[in-house]
Amino acid sequence: MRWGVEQRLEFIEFRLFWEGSINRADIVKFFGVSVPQASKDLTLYQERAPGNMDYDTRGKRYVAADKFVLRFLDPDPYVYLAQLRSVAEGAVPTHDSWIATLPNADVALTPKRGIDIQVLRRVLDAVRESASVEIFYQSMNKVRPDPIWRRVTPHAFGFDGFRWHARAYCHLENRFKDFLLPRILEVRGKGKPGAAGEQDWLWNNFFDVVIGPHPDLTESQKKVVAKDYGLDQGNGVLSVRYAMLFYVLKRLGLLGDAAKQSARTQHIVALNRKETEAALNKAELLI
Amino acid sequence: MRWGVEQRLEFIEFRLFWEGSINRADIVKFFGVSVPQASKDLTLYQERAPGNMDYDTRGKRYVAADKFVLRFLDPDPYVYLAQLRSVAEGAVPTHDSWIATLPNADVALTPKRGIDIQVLRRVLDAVRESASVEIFYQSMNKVRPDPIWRRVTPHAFGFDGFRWHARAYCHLENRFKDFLLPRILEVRGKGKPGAAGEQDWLWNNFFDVVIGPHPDLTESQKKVVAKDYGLDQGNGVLSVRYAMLFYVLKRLGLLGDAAKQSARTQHIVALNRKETEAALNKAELLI
DNA sequence: TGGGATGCATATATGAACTATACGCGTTCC
DNA sequence: GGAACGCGTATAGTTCATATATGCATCCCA
Repeated sequence: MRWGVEQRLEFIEFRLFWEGSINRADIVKFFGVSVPQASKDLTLYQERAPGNMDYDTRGKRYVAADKFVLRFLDPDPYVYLAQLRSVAEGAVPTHDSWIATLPNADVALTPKRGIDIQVLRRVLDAVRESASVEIFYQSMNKVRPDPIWRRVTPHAFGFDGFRWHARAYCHLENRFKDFLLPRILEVRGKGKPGAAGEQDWLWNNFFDVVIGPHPDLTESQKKVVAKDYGLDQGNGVLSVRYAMLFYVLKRLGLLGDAAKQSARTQHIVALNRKETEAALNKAELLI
Repeated sequence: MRWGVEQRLEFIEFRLFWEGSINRADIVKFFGVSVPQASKDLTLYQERAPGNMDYDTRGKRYVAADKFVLRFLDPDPYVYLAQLRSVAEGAVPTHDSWIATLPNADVALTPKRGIDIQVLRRVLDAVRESASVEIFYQSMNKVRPDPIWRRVTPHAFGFDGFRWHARAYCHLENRFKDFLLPRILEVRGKGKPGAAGEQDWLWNNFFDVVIGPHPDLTESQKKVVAKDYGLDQGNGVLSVRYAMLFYVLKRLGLLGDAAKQSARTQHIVALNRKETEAALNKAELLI
């Protein structure tokens, strides 16, 4: 079956399953095909996925049957939720999304804009070619208040839930560091690489954060939290790159002593807190 | 131009622009078209976007020209980064993504799994139809350690960066609340709605959090932070739904007194802290 | 230095997919 | 009861895509 047809069948299934109904007009509008072709697609879908839809003469739409078997899509709620988030964040324009009736949705923090498109291209290119580049970087360093040109060899990207950074070897300081993409103002001068990504110990090695429910919670609350975080036996292990440890701990509220926080807002604590702090220090030192 | 052709041209442009090169084989693999058809597509792309690519006989690939003008894609770095994140989070399988050579990438915290697909469908259905449903919900309430059936009228969805919840009117407590989707174990009994979404004051009204750089930063550091957060004149306003205020403050590290935190890890503070706390109390009370 | 391999472009004939147009049917709604 | 709407389908014609084959250029390697 051709790719275009397959896409339309997936679309039909998506609309039926997640939005409850579909129309010829929906297909015509989204794919720009003719009305008869949309009819054929619906007929074809019925052949391939019998029993999934019934025609509702009242609403003049096909509606999803009670017993619905997915034939073209993954049975995964995140197929839908990932799209919803992308649209809510403004990363995908509404008309590109398969969701027709967008439910009211809000995202706590949308990723920060402000990355220069040419900067990203050049950094990607350097990563791909294992080359170094000069970047005009604005750091938070007290000694260097103004942006300076520095040569780096980037090898990976990190996202802390809010901002993107490039993981790179810094030729100036002779070590691997994170460089926030929005703070790279310009890129020039592709050249020979410094250290390769395999040398980046903090990136390639993982530390296990052992987490468990906050001690002030009741037994039943602890059980709920355990389920929330996918812990069994009351605690669980989060395997995190040293290079990402700071961001993960910050987002989980585990940077300080979580047990001192109110259990009402902070549901989990690090059970290996001492080791975690040591690991964090290690990461910060090497950064 | 037909939808399928348009998609392939977009694909060609995406690969050229973000990955530097493209092949006939790439098109054949992704879309399942024949080799001559892929040739035609490449020729067509050259007609529509002249000067964007050159053939590299060495690599046997078309490579992006130095002067590249986007004709089919938005000139937005998030076109690429949103895909990278989705793949890194596991929300999109690698072969569905347009990115061929996936750079090393890591995301600090991937959204928690554990939502039941039927639960999500039924809740979506209730939102769409403005109906109420009974949910078998596991709350953190000390009085109710076990999940109970309760009738709610959901009207919106919220994402705190880690978990999804439904915003709904609770018929049991006669007020609007958040219900974490993974804690809804079952859904049944669609029925008449309670209060509608328009009545949800906390959802429909916004509070302005005024943020500024941490006072302990140097002047030059403050400038950098200001740029990071898109503040001008040193401070900025974040308009947040009362219903989402808690999650936003938590993610920004503004739940307590941010000024007491180290400026090294906490870059911003709330300038209207008193009002923010009052707003938070208001939200919590009404929740 | 000359095959062999590879990837590109193109030609032709065939077939599949899609369009435009038209018509008839059933249901709903006024 | 008739207009309006959305559905399905039929026909003819067009566009798009395939299969197959050929030729060309470059690179690689013996």
